[in-house]
Amino acid sequence: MFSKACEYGIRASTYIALKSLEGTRVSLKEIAEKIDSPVAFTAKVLQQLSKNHIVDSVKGAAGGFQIAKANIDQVKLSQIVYAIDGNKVYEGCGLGLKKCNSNEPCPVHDKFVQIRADLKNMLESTSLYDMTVGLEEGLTALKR
Amino acid sequence: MFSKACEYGIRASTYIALKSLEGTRVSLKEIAEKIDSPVAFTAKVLQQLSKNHIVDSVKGAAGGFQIAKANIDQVKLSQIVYAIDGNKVYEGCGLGLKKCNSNEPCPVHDKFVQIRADLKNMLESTSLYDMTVGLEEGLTALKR
DNA sequence: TTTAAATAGGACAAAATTATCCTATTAATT
DNA sequence: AATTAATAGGATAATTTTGTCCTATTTAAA
Repeated sequence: MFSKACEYGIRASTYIALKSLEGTRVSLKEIAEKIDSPVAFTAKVLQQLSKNHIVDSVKGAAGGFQIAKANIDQVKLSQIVYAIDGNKVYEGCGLGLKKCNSNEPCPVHDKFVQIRADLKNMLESTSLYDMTVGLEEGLTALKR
Repeated sequence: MFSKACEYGIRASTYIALKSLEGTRVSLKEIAEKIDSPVAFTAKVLQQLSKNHIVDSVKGAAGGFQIAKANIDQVKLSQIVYAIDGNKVYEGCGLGLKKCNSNEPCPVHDKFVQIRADLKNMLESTSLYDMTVGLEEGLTALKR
């Protein structure tokens, strides 16, 4: 569904949100440990998210990543996915046709439109705050 | 959503079904032209589909690919996707966790389950025959 | 002011996916 | 029997994605 980069991005952002709610900034090292991802690759993903103002990064000792508390329920998964994978999740023909729309559809166009819409809707309606609910109680997890 | 191989596989199977309904066998060359796919790569995909008994292949002069008429409305997209991409479309955590299920879910497990179920349902309920309807009239297309 | 700990970013490497090429095999036709 | 047209399959190449490594920069703290 998503690229590895995007999966790491969502998990990393969620962990950062979780710790930011507690008021603490987290290092790349800690993030990678807690979400079980390759450190250097995760760094690239976080750079991308930082450039897109989805997470804040602070350089230097005691630096790390954080998200302003006020933004945690404003940032939606759709923004993370877009920042990393672009719009190919939303656009692009399910059968790979270069051009495919309601006027000139592939045989499954309408059916894919529906599923894509559901996915898009889910991503647009799920905030990082939503993602953190359940993590403290161990009901959900970011690694396993 | 799907791999390139899978996209070619669905388009190729659909074209073969279309021609098989007319009672004619089609060559790899013709298929690749009609679905706008790389010839040799499409050959690999068709080998895979042939091994999985989704299409019949006939070697030698006047050979080619076909699907028994009686099977055209029996073969579902889900079989093609499974033959090429395996079950990773259906299984596998949306966030890339190695283990993720209703007992030990990731934060979006339930939401993904729903979307995956819709996709799976669509693939399981769409036959190659369904795919061909609209192709003759030019309402839908396999290349563009 | 030096040191240490952190992110930024460029260069590179490994792995997976996509794509091509060549030879072998098969079968109809001449 | 030879030729021709087709798929099968192995080897290889190109591209993309994933992942690593090293140096530069920044900042807090000693």
